[in-house]
Amino acid sequence: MKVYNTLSRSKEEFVPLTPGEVRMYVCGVTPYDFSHIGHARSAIAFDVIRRYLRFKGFRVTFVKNYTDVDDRIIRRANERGVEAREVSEQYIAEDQKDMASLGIVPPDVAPKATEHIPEMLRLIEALVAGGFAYVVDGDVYFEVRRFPAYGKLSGKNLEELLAGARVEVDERKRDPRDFALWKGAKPGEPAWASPWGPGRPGWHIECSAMAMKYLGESFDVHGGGEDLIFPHHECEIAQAEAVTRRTFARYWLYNGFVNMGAEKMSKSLGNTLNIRDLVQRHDPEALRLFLIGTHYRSPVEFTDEGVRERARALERLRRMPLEAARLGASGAGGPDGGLPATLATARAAFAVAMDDDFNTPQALGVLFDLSRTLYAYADLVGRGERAVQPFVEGVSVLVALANALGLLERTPAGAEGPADVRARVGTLVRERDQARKRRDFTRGDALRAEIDRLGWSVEDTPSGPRIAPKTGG
RNA sequence: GGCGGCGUAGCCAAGUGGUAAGGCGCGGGUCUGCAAAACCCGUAUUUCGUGAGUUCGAUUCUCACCGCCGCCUCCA
Repeated sequence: MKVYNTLSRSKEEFVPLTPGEVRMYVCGVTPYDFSHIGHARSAIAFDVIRRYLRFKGFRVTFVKNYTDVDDRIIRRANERGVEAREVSEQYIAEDQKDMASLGIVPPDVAPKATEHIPEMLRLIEALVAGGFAYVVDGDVYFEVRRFPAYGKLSGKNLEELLAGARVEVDERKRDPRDFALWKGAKPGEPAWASPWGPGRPGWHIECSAMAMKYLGESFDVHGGGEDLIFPHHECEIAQAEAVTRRTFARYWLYNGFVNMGAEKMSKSLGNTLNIRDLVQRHDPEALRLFLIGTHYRSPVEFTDEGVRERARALERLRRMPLEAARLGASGAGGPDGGLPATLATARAAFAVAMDDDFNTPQALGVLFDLSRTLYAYADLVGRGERAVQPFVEGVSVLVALANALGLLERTPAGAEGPADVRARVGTLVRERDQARKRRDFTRGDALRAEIDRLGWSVEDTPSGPRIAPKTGG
C-alpha cells in the first residue's frame, strides 16, 4: 500500500511502526461555531482512510482533538457574555451530532486541549530546559533558530519565512518567526497556573502534547486539512522533535479544500454551508459519495446539483440489496456464469485502487462496474438462466466494499417517515394491486400518484409491487 | 516575491510512455397495461489547455506559454 507523504512530497510504501497496527492523529475543529462542509470533507476523508485500514486488517487507534481554547472562542464568548467553556462545550456537542449524521466512526480518543494543560506545561518546561524556548513577561516562545529542521514539512526555509511580509513583528520576540508556546493571561481570558504565571497555551502545543500522550512519541499518521501544514504542523514537529529527538509522525496526509465557486461561503446571508444545513437537504451518503468522488488531495467544487447527481448514482447501489432480498428467496439453481471469479477480480481491483493512496474515485469505478455486472446477472436469474446464490454472494461483496468507504451503511434518517404515513402507503399499495388485477389502470395510476405524493415509490415486478421511500434529490 | 497544485467528453471524475475507468445526462432498443427499475447498444480516435522538444511512439516525460487555484503564522 502506498500513501502520499507530504513530508517527502512523494508516494511511499506504507509501513506502520508496529506491524498490523496503525496509530493516527487528525486535527479536529476549534469549536466556536457550527462545523461546515470543509470539516465534513476532512472528517470523511480520514474516516475512509481509517475504515480502509481496518478493512485491510490493521488495528487502528484514531485520535482527533478539539481545540477548545482559542482567540475565536474567547471572542465569541465575550460577544455573548458567557464563559469560553460554554461556547466550546456547545459546539463540541454540535460537532459530534454532525459527525454522527455523516456516518463518521467516532474517534477512539477525542481529547480536549483544556483537559491536557499539565501535559502541555511539562512539554513547554522541557523545551525551556533544553534551550529551545525562552520566557518573556509571562509568555513562552519557541525559538525557531534552535531547531534547524523547522520548515521540513512545508518545504520552507527560514530565510523565506523572514521575507514573508505577513509575519507580525513583536518586539519582545527574539525573532519574528518564533511562535508562542504559552501566552500570559490578559484580563477576561481563561487562564491556568504555570511556572511563568497564569496564562493559556499557544495553538500548536496541544497537538504535540496530546498526540504523544495517546499515541507515543513516534506514531504513524498525522492528518488534517492542507491549510494546517504551515504553520500548525510545522510547529508541532518542532515542539515534539526538539524534546524527543525522535520522528514525531511518519506519514503526513492532507485533504484538499472544498471550493464554493461563485457562491463563496459568505457569513452574510444564509449560504454558509454548515453540515447541519447540508444534511437537511441532502442524503448524507450522497454527500459522502460526492466528496469521495474526487480524490481526497484534490480540491473539490461544491454544488448542490453535484450532490443530487451522486444521489442518483447512490440509488443504483442501494437497490442492490433489495434485489438480493427479492431474488434470494427464490433459491433458484443453475449455472453461475463465472460470477465467483468476477467477484474475486472486483475485490482485487478495489484493493489496487485503495492501496494507491486511497484512490476512492477509482475504487468507486470498481463498485459501479460490479453493480452493472450483478444487475445483468440478476436479469438472467429472473429468467431462470442462472443460480441465485452467487448473485446473493456478489451483493454481499459489493456491500462489504461499499462499507469500507462508509457507504450502504444505513438508510437515510427518517426516510420511512411516520408510522401513520407508512400504514397509509401500505393500504394504498394493496388497493392499487387489486385495481391492477381488475385491469383498472386508471384507478391504479391515480393510486400510484397518491403514493408518490406521500414520498414513496412503487414499482411492479414479476413477484409483486416493490415499494421504497423516495430518497436523494 | 517564495513554495505547491490543477486544466481529460454536455457536466463530474480516474488513469497510463503504446493509443482514454466510472458516474450523471443524452439518443436508440428490450422488458412493462403505462411507467419505474434493470439490462443491451451508442455517446472524447481532426483526442486529454496551447506550442515546441525527447522518443519508434506522449494525454502520460522535458521546456515555454495561456488560464485557474491553494499556502506563506485566522482557517478542515
